[in-house]
Amino acid sequence: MVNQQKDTETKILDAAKDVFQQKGMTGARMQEIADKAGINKALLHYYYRTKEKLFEKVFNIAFSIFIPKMQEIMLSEKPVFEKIEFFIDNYMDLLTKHPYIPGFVINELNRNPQILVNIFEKNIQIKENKLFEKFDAQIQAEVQKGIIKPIDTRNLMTNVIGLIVFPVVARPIIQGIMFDNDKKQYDAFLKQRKDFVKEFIINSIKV
Amino acid sequence: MVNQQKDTETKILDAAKDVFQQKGMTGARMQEIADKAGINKALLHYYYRTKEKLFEKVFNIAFSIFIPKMQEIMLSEKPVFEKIEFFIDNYMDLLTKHPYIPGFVINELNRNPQILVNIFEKNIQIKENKLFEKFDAQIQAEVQKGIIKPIDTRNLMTNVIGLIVFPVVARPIIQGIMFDNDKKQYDAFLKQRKDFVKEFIINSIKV
DNA sequence: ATACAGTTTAACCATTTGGTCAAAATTAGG
DNA sequence: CCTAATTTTGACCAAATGGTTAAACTGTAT
Repeated sequence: MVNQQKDTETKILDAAKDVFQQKGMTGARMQEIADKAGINKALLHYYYRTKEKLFEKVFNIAFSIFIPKMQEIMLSEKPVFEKIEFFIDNYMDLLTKHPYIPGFVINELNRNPQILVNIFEKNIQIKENKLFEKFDAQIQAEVQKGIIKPIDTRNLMTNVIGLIVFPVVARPIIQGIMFDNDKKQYDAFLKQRKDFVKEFIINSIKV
Repeated sequence: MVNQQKDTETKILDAAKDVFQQKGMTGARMQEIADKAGINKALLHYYYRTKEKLFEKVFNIAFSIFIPKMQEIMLSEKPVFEKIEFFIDNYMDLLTKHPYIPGFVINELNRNPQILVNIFEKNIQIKENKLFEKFDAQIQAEVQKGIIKPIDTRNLMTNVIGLIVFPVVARPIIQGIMFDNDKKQYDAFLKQRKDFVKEFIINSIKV
């Protein structure tokens, strides 16, 4: 029955996503995934032959969630300031929905950087798009026009992404040290950071 | 022989540090640590009773490496701009020496946030010092004096630390996407970032 | 009804893994 | 030297873990 199949596969992926993202590849247990999906452990291996294959699927899905929007925004026709503001808005919202993905991706990539190569092979689009080159050209053009200060594009991108991602990835430590481990307070902190980060970046690069 | 003992303990801790920081608590294997230390696995349990205890030791040492300098700088008598520049210089240097620690700490803290509580209990100094309150007072005083723009201290601290730590933690992905996986180029990138980040932050908050 | 393909399960298996233990080796002290 | 304490090791163990298999179940088409 094709409907039941789809349903089982989805249940597995949902459960796998939870467990892998919380415990990582090495900490995840196939039994726990099966339990959380409400199925027999053998069924996991029926749909995804090995732990590695299941992990790969979960990782690719997680990784993909953050790519399309980035391409859309960076390749749009907006001026740089608008792009940055749009980027911050969209990604902070996305992070609210998927707060575990960045830590998960970063951690697994540190464990095995090779994963990235596989992703590039399967999704040439990312590299082939010349995403960086086009954005860089726009930045330098606006520098030339005197709209923004001279700046290295890679440094700017690292800053924008870092200021967005870091407080989510390092949440336990920042929340623990600066917010007395108050979850609600930290959620509010993340929310107000949207405008703060926008201003912080624009302030720094505007002429 | 008390000297041999010290030596064995050091060899164990060195090996454990390498393995734990690269593979994490769940990915590390006691056998691998023993091999790397050049000793029998049973000897690990002779010195540190369990994997958990050994991990705890390694984690605490790693965590401690980044604390003293932070306290020293933040509680010093310099004006804010100088503190920030000093902070960036010192921590980027520290990160060059210990590039794996932040990812390790962040990852393990995501796995088990409880670890922080234990650290606070054993090292009350960190919380008791009113480190944050004092720094906040200085910031707001300089805001009042018109030296820096009005700014929330927690946001500022998050930015400073994030801009320093993020490119190290997310190295595999940034290096892979923006630097064609060229290690040397990325090392150069990190080096030149020191001054870039300083300028970026000062630019943004100066009146 | 029957046969057939796809799905699900319980029971198993081999290996890995953290941990133990008793004996051997080494060291320190009288 | 000899003895007692400390350190180190090889052999071993029980539990956990990823993975397999054969049988049972389910829905469907003939």
